[in-house]
Amino acid sequence: MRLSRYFLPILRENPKEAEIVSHRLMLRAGMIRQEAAGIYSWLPLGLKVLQKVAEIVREEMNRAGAIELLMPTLQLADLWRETGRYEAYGPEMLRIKDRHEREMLYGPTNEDMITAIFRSYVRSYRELPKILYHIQWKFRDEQRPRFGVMRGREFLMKDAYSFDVDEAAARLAYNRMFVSYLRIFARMGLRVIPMRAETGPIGGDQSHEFIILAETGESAVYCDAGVLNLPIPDETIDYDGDLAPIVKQWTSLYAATEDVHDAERFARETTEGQRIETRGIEVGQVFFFGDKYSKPMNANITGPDGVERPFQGGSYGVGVSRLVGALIEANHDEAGIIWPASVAPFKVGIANLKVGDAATDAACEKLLAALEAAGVDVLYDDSADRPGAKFAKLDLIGLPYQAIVGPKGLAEGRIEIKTRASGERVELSLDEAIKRLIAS
RNA sequence: CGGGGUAUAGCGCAGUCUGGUAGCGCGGAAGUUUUGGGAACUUCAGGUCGCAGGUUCGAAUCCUGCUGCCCCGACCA
Repeated sequence: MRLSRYFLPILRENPKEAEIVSHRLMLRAGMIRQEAAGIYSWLPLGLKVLQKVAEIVREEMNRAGAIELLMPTLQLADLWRETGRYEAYGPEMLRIKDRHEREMLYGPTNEDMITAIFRSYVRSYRELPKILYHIQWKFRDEQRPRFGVMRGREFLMKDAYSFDVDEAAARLAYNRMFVSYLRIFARMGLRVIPMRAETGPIGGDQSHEFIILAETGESAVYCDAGVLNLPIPDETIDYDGDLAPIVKQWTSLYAATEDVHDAERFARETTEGQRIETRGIEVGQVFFFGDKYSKPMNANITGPDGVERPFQGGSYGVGVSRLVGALIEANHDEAGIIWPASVAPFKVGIANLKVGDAATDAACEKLLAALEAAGVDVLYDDSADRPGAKFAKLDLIGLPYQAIVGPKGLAEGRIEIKTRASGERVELSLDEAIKRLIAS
């Protein structure tokens, strides 16, 4: 992609409304634009990252055996009255009426709807287990949105729902999602810790929050340093196998958010020097909630014993849009963003230091064509900006590799490859550089 | 939802106290010279001063009401 044809509105100065670093960098890098408090347009660069994050979530959900569908953003109030949640949810729920004065709402979550879908088709335990999920925009009318996309009112979320005949089977679904979450965040280069958590207004009796440790996090968290070094299951993990040992390994060390933190237990179960007290950003949550929705909504299935009973359910969320902000909180420096390769909007940025110089232009064109032909996502800065401005721009948007092409280097037959994360620079011939950028 | 701010050009701000032709920096356009870490000079364009009332010969400025946005707290994926 040529920058001259792209849409990348970079801001040189810090917008005053942005307090935390991810919000500031997303605005400056032209990723998002605020339309109202907690509501954003996703500009091309931001959208690419959002889609990459969503795709990783989707791949890992599918790998774990979950099935994707798509439910609407708008829901009928009557559906929520069946579970009593229309009244219970409070002003966080955005309520609207259609032209027929029917009461509707912009969904803050989808337990009620998925339960309605499930009960209208599934009658027998033979069709279980099932895990259904979708990736859809939600709306919660937060009293005070802040931190950019980390706590917006409109947000993109992956929510999965499990359906099982009994509690033992439901625990298996819980474990599947738990393990798949370990992989999702690891693939984004994030060290995420599952912590015991409160269940909140969605309810339930078992829950873990998946937390990124960050000084700028929203809540205080406490954990044993040992959880930082636990192994992540690789892609050969068998989701039909016994996952309980993995879950047990990850949940036996102390890790809790402030809501459920117990200072005495923390002191007792951890040793001096192994205690971490910091702040965290929640990026995912898993719940087991049993028949909380199936019972009031009469979502019954017939078991092997011929007896009808409500299914046992769980729900499993990942804050997809929030993750984009969280990724920046975890990966940046003074100059800007440092994208992990798996979610970077482009893998390579080419800086043409002297647009109009025949040799420099030709080298850049060759590099661009070779990389694009190899399927490498590449952004070519062909603007007339001065070199310093191009360097600053590339550092800001944080692409993993920068290919710096100027007349001085080309005179010696070399271009420079800079690795954004380490700052390391190597000088290579054009052909070597092409090979290196494709291979890395 | 309590407390505190703020609203003037695309962005960041001054001007408001003490009413009298709307300013600065960055950014944008044109040109010249530049060209390896956010260039210099010249010229130009760009604003119903958040909205609605009021006071006044005259309001960005004073008064009243409303709204948006931000920060702290409570709340929350």
